[in-house]
This record gives sequence, structure tokens and C-alpha cells, in this order.
Amino acid sequence: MPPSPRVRFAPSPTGHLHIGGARTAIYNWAFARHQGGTFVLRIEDTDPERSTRENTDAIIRAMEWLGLDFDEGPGVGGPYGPYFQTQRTQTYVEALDRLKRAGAAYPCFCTPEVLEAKRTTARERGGFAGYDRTCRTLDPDEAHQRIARGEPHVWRLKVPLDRGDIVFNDAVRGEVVFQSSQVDDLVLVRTDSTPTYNFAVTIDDATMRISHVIRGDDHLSNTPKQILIYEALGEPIPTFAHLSMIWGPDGKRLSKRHGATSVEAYREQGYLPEALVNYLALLGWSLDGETTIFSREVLKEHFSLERVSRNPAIFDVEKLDWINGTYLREMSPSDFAQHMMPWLQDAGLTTIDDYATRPDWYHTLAPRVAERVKRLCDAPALVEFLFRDTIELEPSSVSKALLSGDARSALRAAQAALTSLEVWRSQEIETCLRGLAERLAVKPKIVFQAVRVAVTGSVVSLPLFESLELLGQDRTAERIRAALEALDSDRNPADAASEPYAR
RNA sequence: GGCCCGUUCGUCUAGCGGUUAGGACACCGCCCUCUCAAGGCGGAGAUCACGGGUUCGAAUCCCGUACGGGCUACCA
Repeated sequence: MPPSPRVRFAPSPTGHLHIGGARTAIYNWAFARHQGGTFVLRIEDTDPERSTRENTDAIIRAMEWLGLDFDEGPGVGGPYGPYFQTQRTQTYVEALDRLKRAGAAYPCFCTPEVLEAKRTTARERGGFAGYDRTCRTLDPDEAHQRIARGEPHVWRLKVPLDRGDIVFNDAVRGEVVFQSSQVDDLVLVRTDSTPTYNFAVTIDDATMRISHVIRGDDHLSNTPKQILIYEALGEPIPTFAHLSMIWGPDGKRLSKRHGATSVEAYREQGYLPEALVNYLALLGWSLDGETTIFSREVLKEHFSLERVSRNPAIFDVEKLDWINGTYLREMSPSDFAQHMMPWLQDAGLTTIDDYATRPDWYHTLAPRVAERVKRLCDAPALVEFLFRDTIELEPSSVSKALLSGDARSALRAAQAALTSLEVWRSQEIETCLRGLAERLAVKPKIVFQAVRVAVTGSVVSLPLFESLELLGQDRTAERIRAALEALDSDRNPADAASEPYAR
């Protein structure tokens, strides 16, 4: 039985958790959970300019929100820590020492300017533009003296010249072959003695005993370099799995231009974590080609790298919206109400105390709203009329439903009928208004739309009878009164559509 | 420039030598209906990037070409 797999997600805290990063994290998490392995979170904070503590915290919070629990990492610790690269310098120093002792690394004194010049000419000639290995053949004694004199230098990997093809079996791409002659003697440690990215990840993955490296496609070309480092160190080479990129709708790299790119931004718009995970999981993986809605549980039960697709995917908010909507509609009334409350409060419509006072009222409202929103942030606009003291009548709705003589008289009659209604329940309200239409000999719709606009301000609203029930008899009467007054104060109804009707 | 990776309906995908190329989102139509949604039913939409092979047979295997992407830093 093979040892249980160890995988890691290694974001750099130079910003919030990106959608693409989140998907990588999801796949790593799902793989680990499916296999009964270990999921580690490692923070690649070696870029001091851009890395911040706030970003690290935000990334961890986003992962928690998504439900991606990790077994080792910041906060939870683990046997292979520390889990911040900036705290692992000793490990890199030791690794470089091992390489030096094994004769697999050598100092290079070439200046950046010289290197730049070499690169340019090499590229102009066409073909391979890697480092020409000048310092590789330096006399060891001379090199020592120059180091002793304090001459600036970097440490490079001494790539074996007779290595031949570097072949590895990528878990999603299949066999990938690089010629080792295409890999130059890359820099491992910089002049300021900090490790380069390729050196640091490899050392970290090796010392943390990572068995499967599941990461973005952009690292595919780095893989042969890293394999060479593993070999120089005599460490076992993990299985690699390279995930395709996520693109914006225009087929370009996903960026702010395309709208929200961070997990946090989606949370703020009222997307549910299970919906985001579901959608992102689907962006490059499929359960069976048929199933589109599945829980985290199902994901970890079925996830496999074999079913990860190789082609890049375009981020489609519309499908995310649909998935989010289905999750929203599946919620119980009280669950939905509780999720909706923060948005209503932020919009200044209500308070948590009000919810505590009359939970049933909110639970009646909840499913009517859930059926009509894609995101929680859409909720306030739908229910606003239930909370405000006065509403604005939408001019175009007024001209559609209130300007005809029939509509006006229907509204007037409705006011009277509703005011004298004895039982204020949607069922009775409906019966009342239908009866009214019959008596007036107008289509029921005329009455309904007139009342709807008077009460909600718009020709489009939540279901009318339930809305009236929730609004209450007195407030309903007041709304209709106000609407009639607004209409009457208009001497020239033809201008109505351009009037504000503030009431 | 060099080296790698990718290419199935608008989008996400199923397919792993023989299918009327399946599903989902979006779109269109009908039904339901107090508006909007939700839901139900149906429809349109893919010469499987292109060109060569291999094979009785190719979306599936091989080779090119085109297009897109990545790496090619003392960035990560």
C-alpha cells in the first residue's frame, strides 16, 4: 500500500485569493480528501515588497469560507513547518550546502549586465538563450578566493551535461518530455543569498515530503528545472499535475478588467461558498459529464486527476449565477432568511432585532425572494418596498399600469375593498381583488397591476397577494392613497412618464 | 527566436477506434401563471481548428500547419 499522499497549496500573499488559485486549492483539497491524504498550506512570502500579513490572513479566511480545511499550515502547525517561506531560510542554506558538497552547485560571478548582453546576442542568433556556463569551469581555488574577497556572486545548479531527456508523467497531461540541453544552469541562490523561486519550492516540496504537486499550467516549463534539483539532492520526485489556466470571457488571462477576480469579492456579492466551489470544480473537472450540481462531499468522494481536462476554461459568471441560484432555492426558509439578513441590514432596511421579533414574517418572505435572486446582493431591491415608509413610483410602470381611466377607478375601488377586508391573508386578498375585477367588468390583470404599482412602485415585483399580506392592511391602504394622490395632483397625465412621482 | 502545453455547440464539458457526437449554462418557443421569477416540455446550435497519414473504420492513434497560452529573470 502506497503511503498516503501529501499535497500542498502554496499561494503567495501578494493579493487576495484569486479565482484561479481557489480552483487549484479546491483540486488539491479534493485530491487529498479523496485519497485520505494530507493537505498542507504553505505561504510563499519571499517577495517582501508585495507580501503582507493582511493578504495572508485574507487568503486563509477565504479558504475557511470555501470550506477547504488544511491539515498543516499557518495556525494549525504540523511536523514539517514552518509553513512560511521567509521562516525557512535555514532549510535553504542547508540544501545549498548539500548541493555544494555534492559538487552540484557552483558560484557564478557574472553580472546581470553581462548576462543580459549574452542573452540578447544568443537570442538574436536564434535558438537556445540560456546561461552559457562561463563560471562553471572556473578554477575552484580562484572561486574561493573571489568569494573570500567578498565579490558578489550567485549559486547556480550544475546541470549534468549527459542527462538526456527529462521525462515525467504528468497526471493530467500525460507524458511530457524536455531535453536537458534546453535547461540552463539556473540560479539557486541570489547575490543577497535569498533562494530563487524554483529552488525554494523544490526544497520546500522535498522537505515537506509532498507526493503530488498539483498546480497551475504556468509551472509546467519549470518542472524540468525542479526535477534536476530533486535529482541533485537525491530526493524522490513527486507526481506532477498541471492545471490549465482560467481565462476571462475574452479569452485573455483573467484580470480585474473582467470584474471580480478574488474569492472575497464573490463572497461580498452574495455567492454561497458551496456554489463557488461547485462552479470552480466544474471548471476543468467533471464528475461524469452529466452531473452539474454536487456538494463538497460528493466532490471529495469522486475527485480524480484523471478526469481533469487539459484545455483552458473561460470563466462564465452566468453559469455561476445559475448554480448559485439553485443553491439559494434549495435552502430552507429560515436558512435563507438568515443568509439574507446581513444584506438587508447593510441596506439599512431592517435590524436583526426585527427578525427576532417576527421570524415567521421573514420565513414567509424568504422563499418568495429566493426564487427570484441569483445572488444575495439582489435581495434588498426586491424587498425594499416592504420596509420603507414611502416608495417611489417608477414612471414607466405608472404609465403602463396606472394612467388609464380603468386603472384609476380600479385602484380607487381596490382601496375601498381592501380596507374593508376582514381577514388579511393572501388567499382572501386574492379573492377580494378578483371579485372586484368581476364587478368592475375589467380584466383581473388591470386591477392587479394597478395595485402592484401603487404598492411596490413597479410593474415587476414579488407575488402581489403575498406582498400585500406581508405589508399589512394599513400600510397597503396608505400606499394606495398616496398613489391616488400623486395621480390626481398630475393635471397632465401625458407627462406622467417623465414625472418623478416621489411619494 | 527556442522549448513546452492546448484546440468538441457562444460558454463549461462527455467521449478514451464503430454513438443519430451526450449533458449543463446562455438563447428561442410553448405550458404554468397576478407581474417577474422558479418549474415543466420542446427547439435551434459542433463539417470535433486545418491538412496529411495509420486503419475495413478516427473527434478518438501518428506527423505537420495555423491559432492561442506558458516558460525562457539574481519575479513568483
